[in-house]
Amino acid sequence: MSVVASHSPRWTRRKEARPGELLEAALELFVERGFASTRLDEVAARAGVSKGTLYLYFASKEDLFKAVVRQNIVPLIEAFERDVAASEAASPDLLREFFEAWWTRFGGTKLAGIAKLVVGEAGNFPELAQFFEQEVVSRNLQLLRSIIERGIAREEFRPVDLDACVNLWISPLVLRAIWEHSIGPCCPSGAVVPVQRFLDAHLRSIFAMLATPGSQPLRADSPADPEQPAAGALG
Amino acid sequence: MSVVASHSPRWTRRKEARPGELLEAALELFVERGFASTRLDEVAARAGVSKGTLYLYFASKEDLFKAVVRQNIVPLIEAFERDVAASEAASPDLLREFFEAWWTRFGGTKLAGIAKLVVGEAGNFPELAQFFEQEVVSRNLQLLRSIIERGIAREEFRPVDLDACVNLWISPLVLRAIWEHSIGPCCPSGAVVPVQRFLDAHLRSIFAMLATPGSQPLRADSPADPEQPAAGALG
Amino acid sequence: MSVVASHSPRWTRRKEARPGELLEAALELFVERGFASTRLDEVAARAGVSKGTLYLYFASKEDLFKAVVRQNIVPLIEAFERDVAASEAASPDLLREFFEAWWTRFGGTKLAGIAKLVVGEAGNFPELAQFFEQEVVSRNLQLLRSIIERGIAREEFRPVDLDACVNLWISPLVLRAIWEHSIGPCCPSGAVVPVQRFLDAHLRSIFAMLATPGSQPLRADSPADPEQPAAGALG
Amino acid sequence: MSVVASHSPRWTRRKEARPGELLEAALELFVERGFASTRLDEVAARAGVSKGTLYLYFASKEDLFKAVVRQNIVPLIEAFERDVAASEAASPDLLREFFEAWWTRFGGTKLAGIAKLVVGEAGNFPELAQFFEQEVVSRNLQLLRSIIERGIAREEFRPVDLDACVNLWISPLVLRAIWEHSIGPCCPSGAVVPVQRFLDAHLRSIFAMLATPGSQPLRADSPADPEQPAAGALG
DNA sequence: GATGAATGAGTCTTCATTCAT
DNA sequence: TATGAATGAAGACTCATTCAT
Repeated sequence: MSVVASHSPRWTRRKEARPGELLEAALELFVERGFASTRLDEVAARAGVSKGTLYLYFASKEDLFKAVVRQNIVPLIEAFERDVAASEAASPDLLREFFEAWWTRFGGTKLAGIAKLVVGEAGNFPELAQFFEQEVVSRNLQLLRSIIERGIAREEFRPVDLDACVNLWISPLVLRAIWEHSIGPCCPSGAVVPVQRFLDAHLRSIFAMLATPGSQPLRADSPADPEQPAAGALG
Repeated sequence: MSVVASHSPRWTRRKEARPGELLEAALELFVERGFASTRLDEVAARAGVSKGTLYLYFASKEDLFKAVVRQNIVPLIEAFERDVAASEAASPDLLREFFEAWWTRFGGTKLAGIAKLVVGEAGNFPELAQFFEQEVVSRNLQLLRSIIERGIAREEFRPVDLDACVNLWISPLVLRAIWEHSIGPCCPSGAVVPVQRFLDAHLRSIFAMLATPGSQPLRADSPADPEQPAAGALG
Repeated sequence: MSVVASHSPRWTRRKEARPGELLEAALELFVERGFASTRLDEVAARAGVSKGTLYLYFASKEDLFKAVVRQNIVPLIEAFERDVAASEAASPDLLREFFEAWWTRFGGTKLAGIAKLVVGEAGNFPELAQFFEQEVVSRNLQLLRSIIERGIAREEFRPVDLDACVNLWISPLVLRAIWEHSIGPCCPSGAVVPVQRFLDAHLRSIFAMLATPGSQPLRADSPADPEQPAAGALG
Repeated sequence: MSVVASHSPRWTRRKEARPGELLEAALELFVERGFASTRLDEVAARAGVSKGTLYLYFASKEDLFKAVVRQNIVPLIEAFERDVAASEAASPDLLREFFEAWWTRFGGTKLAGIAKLVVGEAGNFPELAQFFEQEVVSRNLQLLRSIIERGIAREEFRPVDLDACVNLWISPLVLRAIWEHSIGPCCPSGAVVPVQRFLDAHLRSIFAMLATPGSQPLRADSPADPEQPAAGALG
């Protein structure tokens, strides 16, 4: 049973009152400072409430922390899964869309900070890390794997070592997402490769591996306006 | 001096050994817990000294933290740079050796925890993150880049987008290294792909991109005993 | 609200009263022990609050220390200045009243401990000593000087070396005030001259110097009940 | 029995080895910072020895502190007593010499810092304050009193309230001496009256009180070179 | 519900003192 | 005797949590 499914009353929010602002504020501060260095004073202040109010919605700092991780990210991945399942695009298109959407919906947003956060605090919150692994990492990998499997089944891709490739191919995006919320902001020089070029090269490499022997090379084109990609295979 | 000491002294004077022992203990704890959650009492205890002794060698917790990052990792990368520069192997072999050695010397060791640590604490120690970027990340990327450039110059590789590829190709190893010190240990199931298979697939993918048009496919073979690879291009 | 409270609350909210109580407790302890030897635990305990509460009102021990010196003594000297300026008494009477009041309002009270405190801690808090010199010592000397100048201008006193006399004449009172908060309490024997006799002799000496050549001797009489002098020139 | 006479082994120095430098260094630092804020590290460093060595000569910080006070000042007052007893000068001259010498030998030297020190630490070291009162303050007052008594007996002075006058007349010098080691150094402006002018005015005032009715006014002249007074009645 | 004053356990840091060398 | 590395008790300060208002 997944951790999120078990109803732990400790982090259940009071009905009606919905301090999304608290979660929002906490997300930013936890990502920026980590768990221990974030002061609840500041979270409350940023959310525009008093410190005491925080305790009306979360039983403890730890509860707040877990809620930040759990509540922000699961809905996202569920939507992602739905969209992929519903897609009728050709597998190469779907694959490209997956990476683009991954960045647009997650990697390039403040939610990516959660990944960094969980990584940084895994030692202190192992069960949270486990939750994250099961509900986010695994499902994310599975999503990518399902696309490739589909392509192979339809003979749009040639067979590959799925376990390894899925890991390899998601890594650059994940690491980049973490980077943007950790070391990146500390280094003024924008020496990093722009995301779009990064993605293009990545896709080209992937398609080089997946190209079926007799086919014309799989295109790794990206949309004309990469910053605001037109609605594609993933809606 | 008599070996049959009648009494064991309360402490002995070991000025030279202390800093290293403290650094070692601190590395483990900082990696495991992060900066704020690590107690100096515990660092001292693990190093077998009293709390006060710690302050004979490091001016503050922060100072200790920085020393942990700085002193462990720079020597490593310098040795790495020397070895690559001295190599006379064919570029494909050198490239493969680079990845293997990267894992053997860094990614698979406890030093990899430092990467995770810096990522997790970047928000609280920006100048340390900057230091890490300059002295470790940049130099590491440059190392990989130099190998590929060498291969292209010698026409062993075909030209590629260097900036992007260097980033893409190091990412899986880095993320894996971080994983092993964060989420990995929290998830009992060894569901992750073994490193060697992971590396093999990675190299295959890379060589697919770098293969010169007319050449026979670049081999991505790995040594017979992957855990203890025979001394190769990097000594 | 019912007076017959069933339970005594662990604490009550008394935001307005706290700083004064803390200042009071701190004054006593700082005077008694000096800055470094005073423990904040004890200050808090004496004020009837917990250690943490202290930090709600003062940012640090040093801050508390400075507040003790500044907040207690400046109002006093301001009142003193006003009273002298408003007096219409004959200058000899005013002068006598000044010394009496100086002792009644300051030298004989616990505020005198502040002088001792500043003297003792000047080396560690030079800027505080400077503040004290400017806001207390200088203004106090100037007050005395203004009285003498007035007397000379009105030909009630003969001219004297103002700078020197002002210093000389305030010294016995200041030193006595310091004594009462330092060495005095350590010496059981009440061997010291009673303050009133001390003041009488002092005034006699001063009036001997200030007597105008042809005048009848200036009286240095003191009130009948020296401990509780009748309201005089200074109200 | 005086405290200094009782042989307390706790602060007895080891024979032969005579770290006058330690006492010297400690004096300066204790005067500057007070007891609690003075670090033994620093005392040792200033004396040019290691911290451990300090414990070969003094059993504890407190012992060192007491030794500083006791050993520096008693010899001084004994010499003073001898000189006064031996003087054959006229009482007015002797009185003037007393004040001059008091400043030259004590008030204007670093030993005056001890007075400030004892005042500042009396609360923490009551028995030291008591010792100081008995061995220094009392004897000092008695010395002055003996001079005046002598003058009265010889009809060189008119009778006065001895207890009060002795106190009053020594106060300005004592307070000035303390000032020079506390608030004075913190106030850059040399706004204070020069010592010599201060002394002159003081003596004039005193002689005004002591003048016998029919006598010609007692001179309060000071030596030609006040900074380095010629050897006078006190040698 | 909301507030923020009050609490007190927890940690870093200092430094007098000890003791192996 | 002299040294200075090592100790550990003590104290300033923080901050999650509680609770009177």
